[in-house]
Amino acid sequence: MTKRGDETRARLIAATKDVVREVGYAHATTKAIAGAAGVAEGTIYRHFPDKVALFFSAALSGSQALIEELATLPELAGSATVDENLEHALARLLVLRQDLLPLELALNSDPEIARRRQAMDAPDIVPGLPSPPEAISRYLDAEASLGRVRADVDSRQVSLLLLSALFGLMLAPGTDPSSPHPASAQIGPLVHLVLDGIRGSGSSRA
Amino acid sequence: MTKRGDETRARLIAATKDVVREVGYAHATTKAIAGAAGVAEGTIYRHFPDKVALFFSAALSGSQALIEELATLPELAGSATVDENLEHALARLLVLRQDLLPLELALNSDPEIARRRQAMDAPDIVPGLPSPPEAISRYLDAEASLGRVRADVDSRQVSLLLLSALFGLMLAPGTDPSSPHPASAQIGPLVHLVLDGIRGSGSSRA
Amino acid sequence: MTKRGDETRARLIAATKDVVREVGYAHATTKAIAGAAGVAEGTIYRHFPDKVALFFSAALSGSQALIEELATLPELAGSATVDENLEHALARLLVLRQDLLPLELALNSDPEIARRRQAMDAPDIVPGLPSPPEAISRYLDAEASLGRVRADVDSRQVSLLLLSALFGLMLAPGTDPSSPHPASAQIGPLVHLVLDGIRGSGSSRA
Amino acid sequence: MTKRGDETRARLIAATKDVVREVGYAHATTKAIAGAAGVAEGTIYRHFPDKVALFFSAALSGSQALIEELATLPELAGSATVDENLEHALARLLVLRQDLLPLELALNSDPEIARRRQAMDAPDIVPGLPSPPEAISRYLDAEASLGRVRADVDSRQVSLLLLSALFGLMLAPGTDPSSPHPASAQIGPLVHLVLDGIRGSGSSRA
DNA sequence: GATGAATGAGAATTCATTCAT
DNA sequence: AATGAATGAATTCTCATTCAT
Repeated sequence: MTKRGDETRARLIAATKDVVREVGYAHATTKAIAGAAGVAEGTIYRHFPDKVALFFSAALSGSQALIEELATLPELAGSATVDENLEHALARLLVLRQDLLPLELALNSDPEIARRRQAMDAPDIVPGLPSPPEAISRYLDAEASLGRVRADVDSRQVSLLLLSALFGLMLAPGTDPSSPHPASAQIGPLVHLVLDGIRGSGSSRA
Repeated sequence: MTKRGDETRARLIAATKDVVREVGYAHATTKAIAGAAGVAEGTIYRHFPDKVALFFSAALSGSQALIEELATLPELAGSATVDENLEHALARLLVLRQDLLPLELALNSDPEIARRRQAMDAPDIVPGLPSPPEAISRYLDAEASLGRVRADVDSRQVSLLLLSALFGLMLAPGTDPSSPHPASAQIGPLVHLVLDGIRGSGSSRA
Repeated sequence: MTKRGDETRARLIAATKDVVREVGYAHATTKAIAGAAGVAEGTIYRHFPDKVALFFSAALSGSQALIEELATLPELAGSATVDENLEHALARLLVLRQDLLPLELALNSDPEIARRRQAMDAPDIVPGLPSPPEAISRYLDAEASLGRVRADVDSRQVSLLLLSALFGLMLAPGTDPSSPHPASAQIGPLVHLVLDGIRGSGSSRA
Repeated sequence: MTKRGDETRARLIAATKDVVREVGYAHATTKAIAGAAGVAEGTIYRHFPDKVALFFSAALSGSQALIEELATLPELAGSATVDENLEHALARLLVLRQDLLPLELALNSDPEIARRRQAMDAPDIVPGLPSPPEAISRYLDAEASLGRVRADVDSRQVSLLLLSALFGLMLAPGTDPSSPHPASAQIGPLVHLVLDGIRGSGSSRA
């Protein structure tokens, strides 16, 4: 409510992301988070009902930045090249998602937490803005109407493919989640592949 | 060493995968695992130096099945269609990876554990057999020499794209890790997309 | 001192009794009490040095009402019947004591608090008025001089018996402290018993 | 199960009664109890699901001794005098109940715990033995048939009166629950009063 | 080999109290 | 006077690990 309170809350959310990134979800204790935020442990509970709620808030705040970033993508249709636009969007996504990855992972892989997340309304949607898959899908539709992308492909499928691959790349074995640019070098080839396909002349779909 | 000992060890590994799948990594306690295996808690420490070693063993045993399964893929080059072969291989991969997903996730997202994994030699390689990316890459090379796949694409890149996308799909938000077939329906479209590409006539690479 | 301050103080005392009755002493936190009183938590400490002092004040305020109520009992000697007078007095006592029972219990059963209570001067005495045991004792003496009660019994003992039994009844297992009239039905028989005794013809005191 | 385990469990129950008596329910922490029992804090949770269950067990074990003690009372009908028999029984009750009083109080005055107690089946009944009120009631009936007690009084009412008064006496303000014999001196007069009554010649029931 | 009781170092959470506004 | 954010010590409970049997 007060200015000081809001500041503390923001510091706690930032500290949560930092600590989870540095030591992993399992070792992101309330003590460590409070320490990183420069407040007492008990202060956490003035701002969040419990630890999981703090993690949800942290994940949500990360998602929002990400969603806002992607919302402008459809407007780029027709400018530069399709490759460049997608590459750039995915690269931004990679950076933004980087520091909330462990959080998303934990939030999705712990059944108890997943259950609770569903109990909350609309987990990570910013009102009025399209979700990441939706934003990319709209961009592709716009390019399709310009003829820069084939009109007979399902833009939702492509969007899902790109995002899944990006997500998968971030988790590739050997990747250190705390290093600055883990698999960003893979984004270019990935985009080109999806644009051009690999089918040879001797092959045809069943 | 003895028959009884080996049986116990196997039961512990199976129990580990079961428990992690059911309650998530965070709640997969030694007590729960021992209970699921039908042994006393202390027995775990007769077979594994500590809990993390048990988890490594469980992950490794899952990977082995997976690697053995994929090893035969290159031999299928030329038979059926490329789409069918890849679809089938990815579908098998999906099933096999399903139940060790939370384990891999935890093992990759906990910095302390990741460090320790690197300290071990060759984490998940079966001697003599290619790793999954390598197996798919070899299959694609074989198909390229038959003309069923373009020869000018980097087969390693394609392999990485397919596996990353598959991995990403398994984690798509809303996916329940314990349900039988989460996103297997996405595999077909994914393969077709990668084979055909999406580039329209009005676009060309920069 | 000011009107507003006195009001707040009174509301805090009332809220304390309410909260203790509803959730029990152990869960009567300063937060809950402040909330029930409609003030901020910190306000408590403007009116009371600490939580225990607030509880003492609440208990004392309850005792005062009780003592004032009983003070008129001796004047009833000779009117109505002894049974009726005692029954009525005990019934009133039951009602008044009902909502400060948990408080008294906690205040008496916690050694640390009991010690502190003794350190305070004259815990629950209203200047000029007799304590409850004293009031009943005086009433009985008055009735004895009228011949309605035997003159050879120690009125203090009888008073103690009646009050102890009443207190004990209020705590009988299965009694829900928040229900309106727990064991008020037992008061009549109790009084008659004490008046008439139970000794048969074949028995005599040693 | 094992001998050592049973011993530990018994020590924990004894320690619980000791600690509660010494420092009061509110300060009977798991740490203090474990310390008094000479075990680690975690050991408590091998024997009891939680702290409340430990308290229930402690209260129950006390009740059992008490119930067994009183079960033989009816057999004393006709021997000695009624005064002596009742006095002695109440004195024993006083001693036995002394050390589980704070426990019973807390267990009865905390709504949350009371609720949970009802969820358990038959809180403090020893199979085959009469409850304390029942035992006294039976004794009185036996004396009534011998003519040593009036046959027209409700023995259950008398039993309730005696026990309530005893319970009330134990809690009399100023009584220190840790001192050896708090109000045992009151038992004799109490019994005589109940036997003889106080009604004078000039009074009669309405 | 197997058992399971015991350990003890934390973990999350609560709560009376303080203090800047 | 009142507020309510912040504190931090204390509390209950968990859990990987050890060890006597």
